Amino acid sequence: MVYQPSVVLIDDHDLVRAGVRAELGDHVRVVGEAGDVVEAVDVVVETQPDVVLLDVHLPSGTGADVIAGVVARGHDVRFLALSVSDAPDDVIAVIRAGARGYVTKAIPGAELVDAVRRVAEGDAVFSPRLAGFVIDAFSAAIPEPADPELDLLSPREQEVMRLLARGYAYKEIARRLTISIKTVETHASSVLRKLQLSSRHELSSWAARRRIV
Amino acid sequence: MVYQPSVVLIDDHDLVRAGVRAELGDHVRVVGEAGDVVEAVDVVVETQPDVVLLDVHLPSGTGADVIAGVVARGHDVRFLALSVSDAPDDVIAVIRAGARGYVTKAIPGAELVDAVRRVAEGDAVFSPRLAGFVIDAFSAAIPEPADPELDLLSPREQEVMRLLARGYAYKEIARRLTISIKTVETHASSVLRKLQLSSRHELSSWAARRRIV
DNA sequence: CTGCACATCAGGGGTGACCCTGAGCCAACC
DNA sequence: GGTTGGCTCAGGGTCACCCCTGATGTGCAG
Repeated sequence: MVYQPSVVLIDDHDLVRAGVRAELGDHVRVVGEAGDVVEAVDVVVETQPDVVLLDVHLPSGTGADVIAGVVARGHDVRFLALSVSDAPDDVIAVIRAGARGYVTKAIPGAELVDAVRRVAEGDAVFSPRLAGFVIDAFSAAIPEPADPELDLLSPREQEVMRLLARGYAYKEIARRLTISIKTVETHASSVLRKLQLSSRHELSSWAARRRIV
Repeated sequence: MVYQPSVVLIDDHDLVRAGVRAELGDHVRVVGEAGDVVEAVDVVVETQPDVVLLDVHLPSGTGADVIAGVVARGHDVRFLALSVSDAPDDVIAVIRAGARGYVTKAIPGAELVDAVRRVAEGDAVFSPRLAGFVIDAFSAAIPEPADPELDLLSPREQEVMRLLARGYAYKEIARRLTISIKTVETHASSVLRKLQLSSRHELSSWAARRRIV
């Protein structure tokens, strides 16, 4: 208990805030509270806490709105979402907005203290029921560097390549670029030859891996 | 200290294992140790610990190999990667393999205990330097619900559908399933009709959006 | 027993994808 | 002025894709 992170509580129910205060005990310093979006942004900006414990659903908006408001005021604060909901949509919204973690209100008091301290230190914390979800999403995201092979293609070939990768038929590509089908075929052949691919299907996955489409 | 999770340590350096043991103190029960991949898989399978503290780089392979080995033996154990590296590639590989968290060896002892306990409870835990990275990847990932339309397809049709979505030619699908091309055509037609799609390209993007491939 | 769904295969036909050769036009460069 | 490279188009060919009809055998539920 040498270190007490400062915390602001955002929740529209006084009883919930009181409960959280009680659970947190003297392990953290509660330096502010708020019950709606506008009030919350003000309190957070004024007090600059180490962590904001943030309810996802507020009467005047969402937790994501609060984060957006604080960011818009030019401040960088760590948010830990605290909600009864474990719906993916809620999680996504508030994490996208910038929250560093998400725990449900079913969390035991001691773990909530841990979670707050970890977020204060920069960790990402997720409730067990969400951990698998987060990991799945993480696994699905793929990092990909630059693409020097794209320079092999002439500008027109790159246009055709993008449309090919999206699955457009030659006829449709010809219509969009107002050229003849035969010209599209020529470009398509060049693209496949230069990229050393053998079909538009390979091109599709090639482009998908490179996030070109 | 009422609850002591059982832990197996995997690291090729005896000194590191000794250091981790000392840091963990009596907060956990260390029920096994290993220094290479084969040994590690055996120890984990035998001892069935709550958490495996897993070095990412081993002389005979990687941490991901250990996880793959344990999974291949039909066991489900929670892994927490513990490494000097914070390189994205290392993180991705071991998380993809199934680790529930990743912390660097710079972590203080008390936090390592916390991390182990959280992972034992099902949480996902990440070091501060990786938290931002994880959240970025999470934000980039797209949420997608269930797929009731898949029940429209018979088992065989679903097999064909998956191969079609990956871009395999009819001939290749026939070879893999050891059936005739004509049968593949029949299934493919049924799939497209039932899913109300008109080409394998639409099927590809349909399947990609649903994370089926 | 009788449908019914499923899986398997065949023939035939229309369209798309891909390749090759060949060709004209234009701008840039040596 | 000749050469080079990009963009445009054409003819002709092979193979893949997709649809239709029709057929056989199996297993399962009414």
